[in-house]
Amino acid sequence: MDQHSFNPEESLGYQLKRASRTMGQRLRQHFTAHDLDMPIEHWEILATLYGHDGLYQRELVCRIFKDKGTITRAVNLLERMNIVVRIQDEQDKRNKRVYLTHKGKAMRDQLGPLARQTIEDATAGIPEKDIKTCMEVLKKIYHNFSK
Amino acid sequence: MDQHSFNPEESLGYQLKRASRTMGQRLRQHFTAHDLDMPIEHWEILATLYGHDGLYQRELVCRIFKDKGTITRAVNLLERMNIVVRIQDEQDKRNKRVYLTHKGKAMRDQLGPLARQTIEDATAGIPEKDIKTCMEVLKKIYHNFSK
DNA sequence: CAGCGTTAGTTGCACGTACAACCAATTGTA
DNA sequence: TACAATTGGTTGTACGTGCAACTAACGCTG
Repeated sequence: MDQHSFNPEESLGYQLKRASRTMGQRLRQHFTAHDLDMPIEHWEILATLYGHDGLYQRELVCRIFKDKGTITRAVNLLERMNIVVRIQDEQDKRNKRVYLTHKGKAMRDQLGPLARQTIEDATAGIPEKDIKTCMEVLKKIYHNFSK
Repeated sequence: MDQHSFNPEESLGYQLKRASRTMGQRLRQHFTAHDLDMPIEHWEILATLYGHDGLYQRELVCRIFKDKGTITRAVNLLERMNIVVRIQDEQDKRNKRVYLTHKGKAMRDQLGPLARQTIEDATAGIPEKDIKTCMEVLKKIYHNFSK
């Protein structure tokens, strides 16, 4: 690709961002359509905790790839809504674990299916094999950058 | 995938967002490493204009998939920095075209190679064929949602 | 133990973001 | 022509975001 034929809309970066953004928008729509006040930013944290409840806050930071200040504030909000609780570690008082409350766990039955539905909508009509390849490439891209 | 085996970090949405985010972060690093004060948000607009100079502002909105208010503010900043100019349409005074200035065009020689380099870094060691498949899937995902 | 560096988390700040309300110009329709 | 509906763009607001400065707790080394 030379200097002059550069077409940003055919670039990997553009495609990536576009797909990611529209998928997030659609998930948000699904939530609000079901009267769930659940911004994507909160969902990212909840989904991570559904996989591993009781993570240290710093682990949330590396899994979600946002600034630690951003995570602090998001957890503040979720805590205020009684969806998660922070528990300070006894051995090392710098650490704080984040746990789902009963309410937080219960929300999984509502949120999970909508998330799965969104992924199904996204991948409709795309061969399973291609999805797999795509996911592998996405992982590889991430790993290429994290070294 | 049933309710209990749900692993968010293996989900398409997670992979997408992670790859997109880390790629943006790396591009930003490349810019700052070359003493370029160019946030990704501005680069998105510039890159779009490098493909099609003189787009209507509303066309920038649909190509970049952000809110029109967000685009208004971003173009304000670029205009203040003498990188683009807004020109009102004579026939239909609601429309405004956005043009690159001489300075804006000149920046392409610096920014373009860094963007290409970032994509090369991202795709290092990945077979060309798989990249192609991935791009096709990303496009399809977008189109699945835009209907 | 004292002091230095490191780490987890919080906070201040500037700016990006979506959403909604708004304004001005245009179009459609009676 | 008059008036409603639509469209492109701007602005207000609330909140997300990265960065940097900060605090508290821990570990290391003298």
